[in-house]
Amino acid sequence: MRLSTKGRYAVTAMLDLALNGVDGPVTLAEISENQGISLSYLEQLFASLRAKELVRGVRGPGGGYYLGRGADDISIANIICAVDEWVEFTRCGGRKNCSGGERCLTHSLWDDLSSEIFDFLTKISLGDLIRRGEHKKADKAAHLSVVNDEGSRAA
Amino acid sequence: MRLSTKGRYAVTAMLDLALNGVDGPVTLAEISENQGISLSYLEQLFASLRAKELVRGVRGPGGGYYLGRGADDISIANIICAVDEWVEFTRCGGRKNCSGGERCLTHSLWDDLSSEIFDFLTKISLGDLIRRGEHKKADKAAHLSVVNDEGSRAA
DNA sequence: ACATTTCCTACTAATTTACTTGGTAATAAG
DNA sequence: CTTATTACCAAGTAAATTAGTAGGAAATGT
Repeated sequence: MRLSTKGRYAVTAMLDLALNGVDGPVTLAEISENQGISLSYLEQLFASLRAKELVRGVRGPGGGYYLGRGADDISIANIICAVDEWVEFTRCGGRKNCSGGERCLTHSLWDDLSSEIFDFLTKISLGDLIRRGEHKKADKAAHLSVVNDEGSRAA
Repeated sequence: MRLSTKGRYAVTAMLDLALNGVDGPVTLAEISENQGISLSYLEQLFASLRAKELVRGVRGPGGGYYLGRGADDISIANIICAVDEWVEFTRCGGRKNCSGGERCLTHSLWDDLSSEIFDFLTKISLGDLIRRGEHKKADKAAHLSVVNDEGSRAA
């Protein structure tokens, strides 16, 4: 299991793409600008995303990236897997010399937990996230019309 | 959000501690042996775990570590937070110049997702994991009484 | 032809991970 | 009281990963 800042960048970029790519492709330069991620790092991430067909690139002027498929068909797990390898839990390689011992038990417990986290992230799609964001935006607007306060302004 | 191999080591070690610490403390040397983690790295991890009072150390011969509280009162999130800092999502620092823009929207979406993953891991305790493992062990034993085969004996 | 953009490779600085080394402090047992 | 055992502590380090730079080549719309 792996869920690093790299995965966060990828998810963030994909969200940006889903939000801004409704009419025409989005350039990496725009995402770089929007999200504060270096262009070349985005290129690396998008190479991975493209390999898993989560995005589709269009070259030339007016080009950029589209989502590879509908936002509802792209899970967070898909995105994180694409850039973070993931796949290899502990599993003891399935054969190491921890047959039956405590080591194998704890490893399989971690393995189960990993699978569960994976399932959890598989069930959340880009589309889900965006819709929730829209709700929240609406809620926030409703709140703002009543309570005109930022709320969080800690040091 | 952060969920790296470091967190995995910590969870694995805590599982080992919970499983073997039923009658008397467990030494880091034992955990090191069981789980294949270097002693000093365990010391580092346990320094963090102890700071959050997730474990309690006893010095001297016959000493070792106890869980800081019951296995049911220690969540996976507790453990990962202790060793991985976590806490700082993107949040734009709450003030950066992305007020209202796409950047802040995507960041807050990621933020929400992080919180959700956190909640998820908060609801799973060490005790939960162990009980699941016991179920699995029982299942396995039942199987073994029928199928008398190790299964995995690859090179 | 030209500007734009993806696409590709190699390199690098910074950070994190995992480990090593070399201790000190507490404490149970002889 | 000495000794072995253990937690505890700090500094340093090799390896891996993260994030970014640099310098292109290959498409492609204008």
